Amino acid sequence: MPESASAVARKTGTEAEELEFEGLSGLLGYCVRRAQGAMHRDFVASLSSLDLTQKQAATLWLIGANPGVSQVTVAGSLGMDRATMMSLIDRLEQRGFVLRKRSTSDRRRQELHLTPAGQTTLRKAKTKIAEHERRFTARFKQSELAALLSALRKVAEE
Amino acid sequence: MPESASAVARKTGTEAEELEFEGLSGLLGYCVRRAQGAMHRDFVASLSSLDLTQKQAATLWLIGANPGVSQVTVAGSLGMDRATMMSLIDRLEQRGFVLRKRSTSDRRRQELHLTPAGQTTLRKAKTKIAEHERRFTARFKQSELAALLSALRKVAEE
DNA sequence: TATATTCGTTTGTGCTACATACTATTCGTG
DNA sequence: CACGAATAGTATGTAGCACAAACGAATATA
Repeated sequence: MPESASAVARKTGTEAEELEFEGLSGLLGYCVRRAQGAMHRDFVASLSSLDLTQKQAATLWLIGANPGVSQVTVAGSLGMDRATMMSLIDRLEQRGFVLRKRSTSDRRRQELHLTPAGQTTLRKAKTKIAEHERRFTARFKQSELAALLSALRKVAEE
Repeated sequence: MPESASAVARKTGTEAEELEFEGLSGLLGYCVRRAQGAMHRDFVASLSSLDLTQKQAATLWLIGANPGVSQVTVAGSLGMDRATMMSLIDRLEQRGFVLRKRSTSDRRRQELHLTPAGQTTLRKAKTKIAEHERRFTARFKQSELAALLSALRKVAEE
């Protein structure tokens, strides 16, 4: 239970309680979840001034790169379901970052576009995200990082 | 008909939309989040018969391996805060899996123990988790997996 | 044309995170 | 020893996210 257990124990003031993990810390799922938690916390802290979550930022990113994209396409590309994407877009629209425009060629669709405010926010976010990324990727050599990304993509295959 | 868990997966498969990612998919944080999402969905599906989340299972696991452990210690070891751990323990206690016992040596503490029902559930969960793990770890050679786990622990360092 | 599917939407439930504040208890230091 | 600081648990409130189920409108397909 070396790794993060001691770090957290230090954070709570109590020194390592010598917990028995019985293999839990050797599970891939456990390690992925811990890594995601660590990056998520740093992400939220990094973008606190912009008040964006990971998914909100990723959504702005994709809309910015694909103006007119539909909600389901963004949802599918990010591994989310459309109901969740709905409320996410609702919030981004409410904050004036995104516009919904009914498609003329397929009137079921909502075409998504960034407002100027959304573009500005996305640009600022990209800067913050780059710094956030650097804090973690700096821990690896380039070849290690490439292997890590490749492995994570293999895990994410569904 | 709306099939159970594969709704998201099918949507991803349906996507011949060729989205422009503009570097998003090259970000470590994005890959970690996607990997976590994929494993989380499979975990929930795998343990649907037991109705346990990742954190609930991990909590049962740690209590089972460390009878009498305190709430903050479990929370710290799993990277959660104590308020969240409270409601998590509340639920496990309500379902008859966990017992709180005031410590005699430090009366601030609640010592956590598994009930027989909790032990049974944990045993079943470990079997399901092993199968779930195998579905993902089977994608890697042993050396690749070791490198992946090592890298993820490095990411999780805080 | 009849049927199935897709997209957006709404509603509801549940888990998680985090902040804040409060009590009871224990610890550390003067 | 006393007192303030720290700790453990608790309660409350806000928020984001996941997922299920259902619906109407539009479109695709047989």
